[in-house]
Amino acid sequence: MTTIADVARLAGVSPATVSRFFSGRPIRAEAAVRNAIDELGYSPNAIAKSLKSGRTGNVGVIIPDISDPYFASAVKGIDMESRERGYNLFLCNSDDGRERQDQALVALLGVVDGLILTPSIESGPPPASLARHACPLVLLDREFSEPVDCDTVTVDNLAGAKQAARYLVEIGHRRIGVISGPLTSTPGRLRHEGFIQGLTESSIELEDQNVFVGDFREMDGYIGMKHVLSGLPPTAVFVANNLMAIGALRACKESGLRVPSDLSFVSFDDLEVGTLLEPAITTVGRHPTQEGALAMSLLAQRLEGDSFDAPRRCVLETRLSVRDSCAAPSSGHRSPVGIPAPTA
Amino acid sequence: MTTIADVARLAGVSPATVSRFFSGRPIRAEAAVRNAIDELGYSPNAIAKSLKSGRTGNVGVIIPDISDPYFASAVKGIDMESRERGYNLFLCNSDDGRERQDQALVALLGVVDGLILTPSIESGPPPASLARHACPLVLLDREFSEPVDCDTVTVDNLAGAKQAARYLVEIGHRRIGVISGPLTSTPGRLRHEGFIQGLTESSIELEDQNVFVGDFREMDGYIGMKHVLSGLPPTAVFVANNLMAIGALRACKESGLRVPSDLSFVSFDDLEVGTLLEPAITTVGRHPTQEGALAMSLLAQRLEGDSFDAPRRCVLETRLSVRDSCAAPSSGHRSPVGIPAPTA
DNA sequence: CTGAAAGCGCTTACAG
DNA sequence: CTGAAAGCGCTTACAG
Repeated sequence: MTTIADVARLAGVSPATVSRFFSGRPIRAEAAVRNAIDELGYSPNAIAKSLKSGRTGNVGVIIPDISDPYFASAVKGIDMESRERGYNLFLCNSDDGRERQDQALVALLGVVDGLILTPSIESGPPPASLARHACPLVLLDREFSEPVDCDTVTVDNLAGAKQAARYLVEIGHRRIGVISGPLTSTPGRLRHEGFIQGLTESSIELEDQNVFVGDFREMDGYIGMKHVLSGLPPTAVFVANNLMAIGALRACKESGLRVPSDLSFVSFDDLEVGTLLEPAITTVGRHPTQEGALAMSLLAQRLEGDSFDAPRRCVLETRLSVRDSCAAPSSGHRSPVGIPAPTA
Repeated sequence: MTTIADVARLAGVSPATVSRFFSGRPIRAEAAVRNAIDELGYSPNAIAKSLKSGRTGNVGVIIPDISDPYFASAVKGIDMESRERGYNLFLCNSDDGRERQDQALVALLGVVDGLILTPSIESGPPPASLARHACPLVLLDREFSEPVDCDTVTVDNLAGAKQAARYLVEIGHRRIGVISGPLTSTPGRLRHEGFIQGLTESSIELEDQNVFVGDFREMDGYIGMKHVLSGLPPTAVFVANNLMAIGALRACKESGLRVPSDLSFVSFDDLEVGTLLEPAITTVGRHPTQEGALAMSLLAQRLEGDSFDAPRRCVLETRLSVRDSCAAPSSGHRSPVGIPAPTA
């Protein structure tokens, strides 16, 4: 590998001059240096550069699962925003595991200026490596079990789930099921609680049989739905995220259950390809791309010096998108799609 | 930030000894060093480490689009395999742009030991930065316009597309449409050619009106299908990848076209959530996870010393998965799903 | 097993 | 504008 010294020698200048050339400052021997660089095929060693400068120009992102459409979109938002601000993005997958998350953290902390992190489900307290490095951090979508002194971007999970519950009640449902995410994660717990609160307002209780707590992955959506359907099936089900919704829909299909005539269906998070499905699914929607972009801009502000501000906690609104997967409870015929039936 | 020197001082040993402790070698003052590390909350600086050792333990991946289900799955395969081999994965998005790809390349080349790359569509020749660094490289899914001396993992795009064409012909279609990917990319071109070859075998020609060349993204699938439908619509359409298939299906739905009774539909790449769709889509399928894992294991072999072998070009088989989106061409009634009709 | 020393490739005050 | 020199934090032969 050729170094800055090789270039300097060939160009007849000092290494310092070559370095200055790369940092854009004017130098006298520009032509010679440029020639030497071309001839040797030289490009600067990023590692050596950042060892000295203390800056990498990179931002790290750690998320549980890239194939989760929510995270895919959020990353898209982060990516756009980081590009615009001149940062490079390094993405790592934690597979929602504490150990893998911490490994990624260690690897990234070395080579980035800042970090956006969605803590893994069994997060517990923030990893020690975070405290050691003075690396600006933004939490996205989830928080640690103990409060951390950093910026956060989440949605109002409680309100969103509550709204879903109210909607189902409003169109006449009483025997309702819920497939929740892990109660150890902030979104899992808050959506669960929010949904229950929404039912409690109307004095509706969930039967144990109709509650399933999953892990936010497709398989648990499938298992959860099978579980809920194994007893006296509810007339409506709320599924706490997109991946589990896919699994749950698969279970419905397999069981020959028609949505919404046999079962009304609401999920949290929009479904990719969701509008292609028959019926289109009613969801508690949010804007993953905007969440990601916001997280990145908060981080960028930290990186550019606002390090004395207090932590900012951004809680974005959700919105219930009523589509075609809910109807008034009725066993006989399929009720008009998307039109709330009068309350029973 | 605390350094190895701080730890050494506190433990009463030399920096070299602390360094040896971290590399797992036995040292006498182990207890003292361990205490010092804990007390100071020290963790080694990855950058400094790799500057000296020339090794990072990281592998970089550059793909066009994380939200493309194919790449999401491929990355999953890479990720699993890299974990198993003790590498950390840094993922970058090129957004299928040459410039962004090259930026990511430069950023990654500094901090990884090896690279897996899907060249952007308008790839052209391999970027200079690649040649400069002696960084092992594996190409995934696509190749550069000029051959590069490195390992490759692709699928047999030509054969796969040809098989799709034969199938459509076999079940009776004659007026057929195709929505292809960019002909500047290897998969785009080979699928296009393969499909045409498959038709030519039966002396079927594509009408210009029924050919659309898109960019592999959802929007162009939509536009392409609208285009194809704007003339005398074909009885069957082949769409060259998953994202465009989603867009194309959206266009069908919007146009009130029923699949397969009004239009038979085959796509390349399995669709995420595909089996949930009505009808389930017949596809030229492959195994993205396996492709990713293979790419990573080829790379790992290079990293572990097999640098004198000739480049290995792995071309994996595709498989036609017949589902419910194709039927014999008929305008009156819906023919039995999935059962090939006798050739006209 | 251990320490002093050189060096990985680059940058940056410091003099000029 | 430029060069000599020190140093970023760590590792690794080299002697002991």
